[in-house]
Amino acid sequence: MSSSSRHSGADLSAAQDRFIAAWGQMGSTWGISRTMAEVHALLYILGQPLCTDDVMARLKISRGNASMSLRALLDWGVVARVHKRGDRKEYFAAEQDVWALTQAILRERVKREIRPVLGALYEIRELTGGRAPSGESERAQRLGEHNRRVDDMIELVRTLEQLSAKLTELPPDALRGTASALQADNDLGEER
Amino acid sequence: MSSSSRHSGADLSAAQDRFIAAWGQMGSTWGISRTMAEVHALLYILGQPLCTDDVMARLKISRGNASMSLRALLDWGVVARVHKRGDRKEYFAAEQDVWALTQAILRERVKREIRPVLGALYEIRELTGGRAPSGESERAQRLGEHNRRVDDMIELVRTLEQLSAKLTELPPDALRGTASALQADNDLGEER
DNA sequence: AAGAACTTTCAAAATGTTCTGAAACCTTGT
DNA sequence: ACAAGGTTTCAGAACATTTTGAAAGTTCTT
Repeated sequence: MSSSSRHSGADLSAAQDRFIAAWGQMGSTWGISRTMAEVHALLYILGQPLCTDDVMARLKISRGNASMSLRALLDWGVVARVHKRGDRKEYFAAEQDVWALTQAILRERVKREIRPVLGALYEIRELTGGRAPSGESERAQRLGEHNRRVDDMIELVRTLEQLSAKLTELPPDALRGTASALQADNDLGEER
Repeated sequence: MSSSSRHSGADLSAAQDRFIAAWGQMGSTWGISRTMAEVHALLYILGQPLCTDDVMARLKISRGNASMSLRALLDWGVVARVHKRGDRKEYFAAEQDVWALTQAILRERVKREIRPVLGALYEIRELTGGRAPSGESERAQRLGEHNRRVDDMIELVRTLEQLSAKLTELPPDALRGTASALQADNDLGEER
């Protein structure tokens, strides 16, 4: 019995649907709307460009929703426009390299979430002065501790930002290398 | 003019409020409810244990909400119960080490989000067979590509999980070290 | 420049999430 | 065992997000 004969044509389609559902679920626990994640999953798992109508039909969503989701995915840089000769429709294709994908997502999340928070933290820090308080009064004491806490948080967020910057600047291949190293390292650890 | 004299008592309180608001904002872009993030921010920035009524009063939220949020924070392991002698109330204190905090959050998110997705991906992978298809037909071809995509995604998610495991197992001090190294490295890069 | 093909926008409706407040439930001291 | 003090639960209200579908906008072709 050949390996492929064990699977009917329905299997592929079913697997695609499950993949889309799983990815949609995942997305919704991350600030990405379920539909947007599903559209991305669809484009990724099919591996071929689709037009708005294809997406609408397969996911059973409205034209407006499909349009919005595709546009957002373009903004995130995880989906690209594709033009087909002799066809006026626009087609959309998902990034197929999962590491490049991860970098794009990371980059976007840093830009949207880390940066603004860091800005707010700096402003907050300035409210209570740039230097350690001089006095030894209880109030000076408390002010000092407060500033220490804000500074700690700033350091943390800055570090996360820098870590992300490092990761997003690396070529995707480098990340793949890191991944295997991590993998090997971990396997070793478990055998001990 | 001394440094501390430039700041009235109102400054500290205002800075605390702004910190709480910023943290709440941040939390809501991450699947954590705004109130839960605010309660955490309050306990962190005050640096002293508070009881349910204190939290209700300062954040102007209902008893039910305060109770739910505190319980969730306990589940996440970022807030601890504190008992005061001669007082029957329970008090709650936030983890003050921001690295330990980060580890707790990472651990919990992996448990809640990465694990289930990985499980789903394995199931999906099994729908289309454990081995590469033998034939060269178009269908076999497509099945092969589909499996490659699912496998890529599995590898990615596994790597993320392992990376997180590494980070959460390290003592917080080690992370602090990594952070400074990253910092120095980056500063160097910018001066070049 | 008119028409056809396609895309984007937007206000209203559907859906989903969070919050409240009162009642039920524990737990401890007398 | 009761009462006082404290915590949790939960159904409904308030709030926020997402989706729809139709209208307006854009761009290409003839």
